[in-house]
Amino acid sequence: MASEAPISDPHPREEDIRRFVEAWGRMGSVWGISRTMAEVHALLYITGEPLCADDIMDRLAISRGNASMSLRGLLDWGIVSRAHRRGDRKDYFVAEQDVWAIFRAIVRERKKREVDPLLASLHELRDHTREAQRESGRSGKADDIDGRLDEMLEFFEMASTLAERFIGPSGPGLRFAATMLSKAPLPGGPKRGARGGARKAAQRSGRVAEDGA
Amino acid sequence: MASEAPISDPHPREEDIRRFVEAWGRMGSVWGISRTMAEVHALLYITGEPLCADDIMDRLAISRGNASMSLRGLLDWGIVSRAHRRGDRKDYFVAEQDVWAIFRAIVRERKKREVDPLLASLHELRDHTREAQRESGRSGKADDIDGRLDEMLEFFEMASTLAERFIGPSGPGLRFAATMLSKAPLPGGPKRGARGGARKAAQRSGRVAEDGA
DNA sequence: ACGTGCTTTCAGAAATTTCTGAAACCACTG
DNA sequence: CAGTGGTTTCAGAAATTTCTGAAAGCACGT
Repeated sequence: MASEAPISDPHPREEDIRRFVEAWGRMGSVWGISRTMAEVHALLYITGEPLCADDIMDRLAISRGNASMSLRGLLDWGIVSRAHRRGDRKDYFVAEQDVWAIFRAIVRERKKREVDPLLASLHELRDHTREAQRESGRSGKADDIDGRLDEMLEFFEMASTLAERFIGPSGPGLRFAATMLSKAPLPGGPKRGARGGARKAAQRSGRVAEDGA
Repeated sequence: MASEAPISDPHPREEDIRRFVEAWGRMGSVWGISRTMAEVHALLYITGEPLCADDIMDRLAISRGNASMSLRGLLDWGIVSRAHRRGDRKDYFVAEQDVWAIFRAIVRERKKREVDPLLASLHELRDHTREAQRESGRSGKADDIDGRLDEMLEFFEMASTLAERFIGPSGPGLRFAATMLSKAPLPGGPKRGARGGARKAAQRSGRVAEDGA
């Protein structure tokens, strides 16, 4: 109400927010959503406050339609939710604040739309192959193909199960496991300097010109 | 070879291969490559034999340029390599056959081009924020933003380290860990069978195909 | 050196994805 | 029940990505 826009303090943070939004937006492709959708999420996340469609349109300079669709998408993914203010008919939106919850949602969605269908095809295909092979005696080649199919299937089944656990009720358990695994106790000793470097290693964004094998 | 008419379906496998290629192609987006590139890889993988550019062009019905670029991409990713036949000047291509090696390569590449840059931005941003905050005393809001930035950073650092391990020399260790984690010892009970076929296939992968890392 | 067989490059064409703006909609309120 | 404030939808526009085909480039054998 009263304090709504501290114009005198033109948000020194505003610049930081902009930058975060931009960085996060570029990641959009990684989790399979559009840049704008990612930016909307970034804005809501970093801001931490409920924002309405107009706030978002303004700050991101996007159209109403785009804002609406992005928000809808985010809502579907379950990483943003609606909120209301009394005496205000606008819809406000807030982003899930728990990073792990965010990533669980991402994994859940991607698995659903990309891994599951693939797994289905692979199974179907494998069955078909098996059958065909049986009824025609076996020709040498088929065995190899079958084997490769199996290996692939096995891998994806493992990945799928792992993902299920991550997103499932025991998610927190996995969280623990992941944290542990990343923390360096593996047997075999610290042979490489890799890990300490994690911190700074990030810089080399440039393409590695290791052409021509 | 003179005949190439698949109309009479000379190879009963041909149809299976086509289906695998198609399914795999759709996954392309998941690992951030184009559909065609994924299909080329699928063909080489499932086929298991060295194929030359023309084989690929024909079977996938794509242009020479496209084939060449896709192959190059695959080569860069390190999941396909060149091979030659004596007395034949053509380049032939073979796909890495170890599924785990394939996925290590994928993780390596994606991390390099998507996570690392993000991590770099995030670090830079955090530093900037920190500094700005200090020199202006602290305004309540900034703390929150900083906190969220930190959480995000922490998460990505964990993920990054985990990825490094997966692709690094101790990759096999992680393979073990992942397999274990997916296999059902967690409290909560085994709800679904991801079962049996897996076992058999496991044997094939016994020989560890060390890829260059 | 030259021809040959094959590979790579690249500018523009085609396909696909994302964004806009305006109209249709909905749910309250007066 | 008309008005108001807000949200959603959607057809076409714009941007981006992917594909093609032809020309340029390479390396080898003769």
